[in-house]
Amino acid sequence: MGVAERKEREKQEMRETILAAATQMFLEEGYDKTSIRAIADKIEYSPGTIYLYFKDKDELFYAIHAQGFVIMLAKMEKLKKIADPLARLKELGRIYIQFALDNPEYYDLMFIMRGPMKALETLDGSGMECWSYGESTHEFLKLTVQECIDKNLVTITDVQVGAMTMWSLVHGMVSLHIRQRLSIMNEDEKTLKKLLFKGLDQMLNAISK
Amino acid sequence: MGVAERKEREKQEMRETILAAATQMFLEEGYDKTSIRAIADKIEYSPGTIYLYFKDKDELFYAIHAQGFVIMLAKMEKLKKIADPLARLKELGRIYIQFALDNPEYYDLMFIMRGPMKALETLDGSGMECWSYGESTHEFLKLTVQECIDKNLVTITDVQVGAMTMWSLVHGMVSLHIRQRLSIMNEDEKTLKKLLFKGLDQMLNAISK
DNA sequence: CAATTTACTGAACGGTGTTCATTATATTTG
DNA sequence: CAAATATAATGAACACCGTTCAGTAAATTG
Repeated sequence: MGVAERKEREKQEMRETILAAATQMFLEEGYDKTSIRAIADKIEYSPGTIYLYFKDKDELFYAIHAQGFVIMLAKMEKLKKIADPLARLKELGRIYIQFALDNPEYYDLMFIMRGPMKALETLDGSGMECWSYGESTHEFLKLTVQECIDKNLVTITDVQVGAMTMWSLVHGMVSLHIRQRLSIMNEDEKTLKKLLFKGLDQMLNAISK
Repeated sequence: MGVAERKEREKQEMRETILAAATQMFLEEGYDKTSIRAIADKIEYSPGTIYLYFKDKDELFYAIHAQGFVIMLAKMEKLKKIADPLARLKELGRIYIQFALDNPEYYDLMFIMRGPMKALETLDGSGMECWSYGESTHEFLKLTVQECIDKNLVTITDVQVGAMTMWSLVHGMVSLHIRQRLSIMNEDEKTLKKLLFKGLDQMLNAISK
């Protein structure tokens, strides 16, 4: 009786069809401007159908959120081959910045947007699940910073503060950039992007022994 | 003929009545959740009336945006009395972080929100005006960093990169905090706030000669 | 083939920002 | 002072939004 299996497969396919359409539209137009109705139109179904596969718009958000982390983590795979922790830390920062520049809409969803993050506050439900990826990235960062401390490569003494500082610097730079606040510096796009990497270099020079 | 003057005054008063109601509601409920209709209700006028005093919701946003900078700049007044540029830089960072923690909704409006920032992209209209305050703050930061360089107090050599790095660090920390992303560090609110200041201290220690 | 389960629809609900013809008020003019 | 004009405010209407749900059509089962 392969009917149940086929149904399950079809259900999964439909979910992915919706998710693919939603992803494309989110990345092109942004979260707010992408309506359920427009997604339904795109895949030629009625709006109500989407609610048979996703509880609400937030759940679509979470699904795309998770996709973003999968892409990001894939880019970070190569880091495991770098033995020197300081070089690894630097490359981690570079990859982070590059990911944000290459995928600004994903980055926005993952690290800037507020809207559907309620689940993060209540600390239950799918809100935390979609951050398990983020947690592993943060763990990796802390591990690398700890290794730099252990090998006496940096002036940093507190791993927690050190990791937060590194993350905050790169997040600060790319989010100010993505949300147009760096336009105050009166530099063109290309120069700004270079400046972000220079900022990372400066930071690493400052903390290196 | 004092009629014209009175009318002008009344118009200004009405604008401020609307702005006060809007500000209160924005700060309490956030930008998105505050509807024009609700503002109109609060001041006991019809929704259409608001459009006689503000072009659209974005203009209301800009007005509050500017108010935020006025508050922030007031807090920064005391900085002018600090002669040592490095101490001034540190205090600038402290005030910035404290402002964000005390006025998270203002901070959100000023540095994180995307929505009505179109005007920043097109570089004309009221979009730039509401940033003139921000520009002066950024100028002050650059000046202070330059002074630190001139007096040989820091390892930084490029004032543009140095200023951006400082701003990005504090913005990164407070925006990750405001948007709940620091929750993955598993620390309570009070500890997190302390960590933000520790991050600033660490940064300044790192760049000090 | 009939009964039942499943998938989907699309109208409807209560909301949003915004516009505009209409109305009420206040001022100016004859 | 009354009529004409200018100003201010209205609130219904428009085109959207996320979401729900009674109803329908198709597929599966017995």
